Amino acid sequence: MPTTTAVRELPHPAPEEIRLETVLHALSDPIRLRIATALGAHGEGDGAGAACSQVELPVSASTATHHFRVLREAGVIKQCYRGTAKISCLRRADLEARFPGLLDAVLRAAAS
Amino acid sequence: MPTTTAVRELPHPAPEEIRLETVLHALSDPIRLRIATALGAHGEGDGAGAACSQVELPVSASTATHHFRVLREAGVIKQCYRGTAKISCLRRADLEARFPGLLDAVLRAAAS
DNA sequence: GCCTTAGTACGATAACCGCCGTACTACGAT
DNA sequence: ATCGTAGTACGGCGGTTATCGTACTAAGGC
Repeated sequence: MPTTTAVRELPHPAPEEIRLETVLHALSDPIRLRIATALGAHGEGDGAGAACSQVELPVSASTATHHFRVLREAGVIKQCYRGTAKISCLRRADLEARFPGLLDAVLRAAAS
Repeated sequence: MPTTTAVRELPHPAPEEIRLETVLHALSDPIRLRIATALGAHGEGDGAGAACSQVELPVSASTATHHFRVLREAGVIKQCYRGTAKISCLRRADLEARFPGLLDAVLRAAAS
């Protein structure tokens, strides 16, 4: 039997499904906030974003996976596979449309 | 012995002690977000603010106390006693100085 | 085919959090 | 002084979360 060729698409919430509490909770963790700010430094274009392993984190790989997933499921980041790497980038436009000014304010605050 | 006339002053973090993660965490709970938006509707002047009991919440009194305390310790609200009531109000100015645009963005997002 | 690199799924553990009820204190009114 | 109202402190319960290690899958290079 075919080993069901694992899903290469990742589930993301639709823009209108993004909930404020969930976003705030996702960003309230130091590790995840760090991920968000790191991704903020990278571009958001189609080819932009950073691989999980590019972002240096003081936790194990499996914990990092967990945090990236929380951010993705909250609608903060978008993830897609590119070869063996998984590229992540902020969903700036979606968040700006839904919660104007929020992400910018958080990133600016985190930078200080 | 005098029953040590209970402390009527409540501990608040200094403006520079307010941490972003803590604020985000405080606001990431539906009940607390509701409190914040309710207080946002009231003024912030010296005599303004609302008593805990003014904000209708779908939880018990002791749980409400807990949520107010989380908000206060995060630096989101200021609380002071007035008679038997405890008045709460947002620390708009302090938050604006420390994290410009953040509180407004959250309150505006919560309103929608 | 085999190895390396990147990331994941799973299970376990320990901490945290939200919630409650009960018993209590503080203040003001009667 | 007694009572009612407003809020608190404490302890407990149950669910969620952050963390890890281990074992695994996927893609690409040799």
